[in-house]
Amino acid sequence: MSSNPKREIFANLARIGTALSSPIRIELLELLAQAERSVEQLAALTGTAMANTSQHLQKLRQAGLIVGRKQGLYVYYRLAGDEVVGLLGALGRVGEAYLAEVEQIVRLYLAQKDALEPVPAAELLSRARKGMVTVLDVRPPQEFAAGHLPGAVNIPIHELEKRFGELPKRKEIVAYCRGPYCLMSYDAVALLRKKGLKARRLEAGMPEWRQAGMPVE
Amino acid sequence: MSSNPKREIFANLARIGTALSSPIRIELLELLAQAERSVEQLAALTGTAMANTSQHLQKLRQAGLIVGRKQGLYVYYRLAGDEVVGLLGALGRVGEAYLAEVEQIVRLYLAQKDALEPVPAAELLSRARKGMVTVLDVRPPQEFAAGHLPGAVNIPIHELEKRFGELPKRKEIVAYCRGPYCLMSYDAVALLRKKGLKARRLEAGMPEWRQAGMPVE
DNA sequence: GGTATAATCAAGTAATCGATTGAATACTAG
DNA sequence: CTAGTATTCAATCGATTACTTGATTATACC
Repeated sequence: MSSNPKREIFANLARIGTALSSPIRIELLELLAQAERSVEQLAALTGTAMANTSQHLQKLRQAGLIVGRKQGLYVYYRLAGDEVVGLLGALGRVGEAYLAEVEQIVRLYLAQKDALEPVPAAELLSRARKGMVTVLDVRPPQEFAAGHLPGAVNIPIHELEKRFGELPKRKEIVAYCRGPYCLMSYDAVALLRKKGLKARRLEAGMPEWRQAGMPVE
Repeated sequence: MSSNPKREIFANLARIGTALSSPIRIELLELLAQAERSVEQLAALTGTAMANTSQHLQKLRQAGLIVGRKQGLYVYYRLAGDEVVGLLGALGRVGEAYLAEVEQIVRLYLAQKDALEPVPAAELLSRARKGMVTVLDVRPPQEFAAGHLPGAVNIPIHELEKRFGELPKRKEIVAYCRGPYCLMSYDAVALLRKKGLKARRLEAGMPEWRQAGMPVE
């Protein structure tokens, strides 16, 4: 039964890990970190079916991460305590630190690898000045307004599918966004390639460009 | 593909959660939190097969929690960074806070429920003074030395199987340890009952006893 | 080169998990 | 009591995961 107490502890911690192993459950936790909510509200906010949401909530409850109270017709769930907030924070920090690079590689690999090959910053500037390439900024307008590459065109990633006609059909396009771990430019290049345009990706993002002492408009 | 950026983040965090969803992987992380180790060492320490250990390590690596370096014939793994230590700590705190109670219930249920019924603190003191019961402290000697119940006998839980002969055969024994969520006294009572002794469990542990203003030796 | 060892890969099976569906439960309002 | 709503339960199916086994790769030593 209790052959190895250490094993039991690990098994318990693994139960918590299992509770954190589903995107929906993490989203539920993030929502509950903000406020107590009913099952119905959570189902609507996450866009999952009621029964499904209920089952996920019960897994979280069994892991001791949330508690529920029934009031009238509704069951209101909330985080079990501040330690859970700390756990979510620690999870986010690890994710931020270590998954970005991995994801970038995965995405590179999944997409047409040759098509997404990045172009060095120094080379880009001289070719852009000569009008040989079009520089595309796929970040939101606010960020674009705060500073962008010289002569860059701003088409946010979500509008690119509708507005790609504004871009030259033959000339090479170099897309960039926030940085090496920002995925928007990957999506942009993949989309443009699909539409038959000639697109590449800038290796750096806006922060790196600025930091390297390159000109900003 | 990247329809919802938030969903992607949650999916990434869930990948970390999945890495934490196995007792073996958590044990591996705890071991790696202490020192860099080879696959062979880890396999021996956890008692799992080589290939199995290797696979678990690779899941941890894919989640960005550990990194490996090959030196000669061996591959040495270590934690990817301090954030992982923080994550393990947060996980442990949540487990300590919320799973203890659940586990206690489970253990109570699994064991002979009637046998583990606790005895109230006030009742114990008067009966112990009259010599009607033997009070057993199953904590490690250091903790016992730092303070224990009046007249208590100290037999650490791990020595109980060898030393239970020191306890009276007929008189009632009341075991206690660190607190209501400490499992050592459960094991002690279960073991003593199995050996034919008359054992019960003290509801409170040492901290609660002290806090209630009861005498301490 | 040939051998031994650490580690990984590959394939197969049993177990577990996740989403869906329809029914059951618990409560409110009339 | 009846109707209606929020939630949970139960059962199913497809997908994923864990462990085992045997083969393969990479490196060190003779």
